[in-house]
Amino acid sequence: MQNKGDLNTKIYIVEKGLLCSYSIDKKGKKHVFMFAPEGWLMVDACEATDVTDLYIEALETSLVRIEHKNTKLDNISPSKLGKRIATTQKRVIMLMSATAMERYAHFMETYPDITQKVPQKMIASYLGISPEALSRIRKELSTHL
Amino acid sequence: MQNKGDLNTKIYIVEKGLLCSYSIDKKGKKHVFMFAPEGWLMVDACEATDVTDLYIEALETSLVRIEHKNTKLDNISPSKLGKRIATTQKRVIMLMSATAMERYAHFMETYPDITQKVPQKMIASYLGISPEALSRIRKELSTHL
DNA sequence: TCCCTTTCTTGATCTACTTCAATGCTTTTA
DNA sequence: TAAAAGCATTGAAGTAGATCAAGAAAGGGA
Repeated sequence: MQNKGDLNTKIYIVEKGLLCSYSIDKKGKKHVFMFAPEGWLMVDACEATDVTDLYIEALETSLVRIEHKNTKLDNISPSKLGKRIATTQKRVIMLMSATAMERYAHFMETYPDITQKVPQKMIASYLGISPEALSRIRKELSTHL
Repeated sequence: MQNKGDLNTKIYIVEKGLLCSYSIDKKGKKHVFMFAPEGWLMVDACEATDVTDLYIEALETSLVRIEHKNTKLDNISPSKLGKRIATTQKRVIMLMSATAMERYAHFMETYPDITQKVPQKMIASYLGISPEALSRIRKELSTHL
């Protein structure tokens, strides 16, 4: 839908389905930045003239309202924007201060529905760990240790 | 200025000086979330009724305009909000995909002025590493290896 | 000036996570 | 239904960075 280098002039509002945004580092590795279920907002960087760092893709058949962003964010509801800022802020703090297992536990609580729909490797990517590490964390949790 | 548990009803606009926001994890460890130099915006989580996760403090004598937030973010300029979203997004991606040294290099490029004013341990905290690790990174960079 | 406190550095050890490699498990395609 | 392709699991070994401890600098305040 959106590729790195595109002029960033779009905002996606997810009416139905599930979107995902990710970046790709210099080694070609994908890093999931966020999932956007129904009702969520997907924007890239925020000056309309910016070049985007993110790719966006649909993880299931989705219905998305696309708003053309006329240089400003005026037409987006402040509460949606606020929610997004809060979520991202929480994410930074989690990445800095919580172990992989704590992050996974938090993710499970916060997005139990997403956990069902998405391959584990994408969740691992979102958590900032390798698929192997997530597999081991899940094993450990299942043996309730 | 602002403490965890406060109702989150304030927005700080830095007219002069340097602010810093941080969270404290369960082990009592501080984690710098962001620095806000002149012209920047400091808000906590974004529903006016939310309880904040962040503490805010001045790192030098600062002049700050405080706006009372009446449930919405309407009175904040969209471009400031946008800038903030973009910065935080970049931060997440850096934390997930870059090594400590890359993050430090990026920080130095982006905020050369802050590097002067702030103790190294706070920069380490911002980067998500220990002060010892930052010290070693700086040493390695200075021997231009 | 000397003391006291904080910050920075350096070394040694430890650990959470990565990477690599092999195997089994699903899901898809033909 | 078999073959192919992607995903998950498990083991073994490597590594970035944490933690602990102790000394060296570098402020402040009296």
